[in-house]
Amino acid sequence: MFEMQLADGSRQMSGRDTEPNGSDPTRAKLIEAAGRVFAQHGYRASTVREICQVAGANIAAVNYHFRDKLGLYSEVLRQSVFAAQLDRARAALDQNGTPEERLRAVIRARVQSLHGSELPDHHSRIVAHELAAPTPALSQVIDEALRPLHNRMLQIVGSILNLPPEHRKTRLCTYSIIGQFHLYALAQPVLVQLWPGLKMTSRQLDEIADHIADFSLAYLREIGSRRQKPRRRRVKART
Amino acid sequence: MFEMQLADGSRQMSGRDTEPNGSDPTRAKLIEAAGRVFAQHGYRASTVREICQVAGANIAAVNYHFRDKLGLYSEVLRQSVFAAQLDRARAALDQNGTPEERLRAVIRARVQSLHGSELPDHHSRIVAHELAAPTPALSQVIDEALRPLHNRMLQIVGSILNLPPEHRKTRLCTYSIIGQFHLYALAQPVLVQLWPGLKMTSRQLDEIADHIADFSLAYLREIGSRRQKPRRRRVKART
DNA sequence: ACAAATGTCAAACGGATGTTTCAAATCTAT
DNA sequence: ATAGATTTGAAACATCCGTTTGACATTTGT
Repeated sequence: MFEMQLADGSRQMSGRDTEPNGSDPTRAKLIEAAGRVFAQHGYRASTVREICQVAGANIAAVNYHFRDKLGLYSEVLRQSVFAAQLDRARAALDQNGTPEERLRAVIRARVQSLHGSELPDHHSRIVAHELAAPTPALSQVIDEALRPLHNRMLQIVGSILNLPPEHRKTRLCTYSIIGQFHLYALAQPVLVQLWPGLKMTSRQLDEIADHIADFSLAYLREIGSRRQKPRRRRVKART
Repeated sequence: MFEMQLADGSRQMSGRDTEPNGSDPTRAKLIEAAGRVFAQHGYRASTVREICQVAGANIAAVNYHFRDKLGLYSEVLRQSVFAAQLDRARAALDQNGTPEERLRAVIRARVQSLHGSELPDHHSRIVAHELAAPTPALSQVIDEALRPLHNRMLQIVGSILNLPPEHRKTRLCTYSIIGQFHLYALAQPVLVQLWPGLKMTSRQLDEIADHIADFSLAYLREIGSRRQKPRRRRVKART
């Protein structure tokens, strides 16, 4: 039952864990197993018995290391959302370059995170379950992990549009961009069945990312350049 | 684990009694209530007790009219997907007018289906659950309900792009459009928390639909007009 | 070395779940 | 109206759920 050693070479990221947690094998194994099970069935449909069986741990381990099932799920959700995809996106947003270059970089980072490098796409599937049936943990994750990234993206899109980040148009455009690459993460099985030629290879993902950037920049540039000439135009920035 | 047999082994009322009676057949009430409950919690997390309570029926009614919980779910999924907003989208696609007008109409139909002020949005939420945890029933629904609509949309987008419907660019653009309004259907709670000013009123949904159309048409027109000048059409349509 | 703290284990608890049972109620046709 | 089929009802069934318990094993501090 122990053939399931940690596949990823890296240690568990000890985030802001207040407990002395140098090496806690069963705790880490529980998180890893729970990530797989929760991604497959969602929170409610997943059972702690299956998680513990996958992790090779006792049933009481969940209630010992975490408070209860929801505590384990919160930890998994936090680690999933904070994981690779967002780090890359954050790096892309912080790099130097024109706003257009940075936007293109963050789109590529998010698209490549679908199948790019690491662990199976636990993150996307867990998020998909959260969107379908939100749990109390979602709200906190949004504020802690998603909102900072989202604000940076609003800033970049606003700078291309020549509009403040809080402007309605800026927000709508940002959602238009996010919606495009999130479709590939959330509706992947449907897209593949509708378009069997859609293999999620790294090369095709690059093509997709470039398309999304071109598709979006067509409108952003149009509005941005139109607003650059001091034509009479109202800046009604209702948030 | 999820053997979904669509064979209807449930009992049926005798032949000619199935006409719209207008009364309260418990079977219809069960489907209506189940649509609401399944949309809220998903298949696994929904309980037949809650469904029957909402429907005002006895617990045994589910196993009598449908074979079991899964039989009820299959019926709900089928009716839910084939119903409501897809009819509108289909009507919008079939209407007369320029391709751009028809594209704008279908976008508005899909966006307005989110909340409007009418029937609850069973369809999107059930689909969201299906995307998070696909069942064998999803595949059939894609082919029967989604693909015809999708093909019509490919045709319209292709005609604006001046490209064949099967072209890669046409498919990518269509997915870009679909992704935009599907984000509002799938990620609604996240969007609202990130942008508290986003109330899904009918007026705001119109604004969103117009934005998505403008956002998309900027690129479609650019490519379409660019391809119209050089008359050579290279039809490299790798599907 | 030893006692306290920490982690693991099998078993069981109360409750919720889908499903079944079978009697009573309702409808249908003669 | 009566016999038969159809539909409903309350209760119980077996199983699974998350969680708790208390004994046992292991690590840690002194």
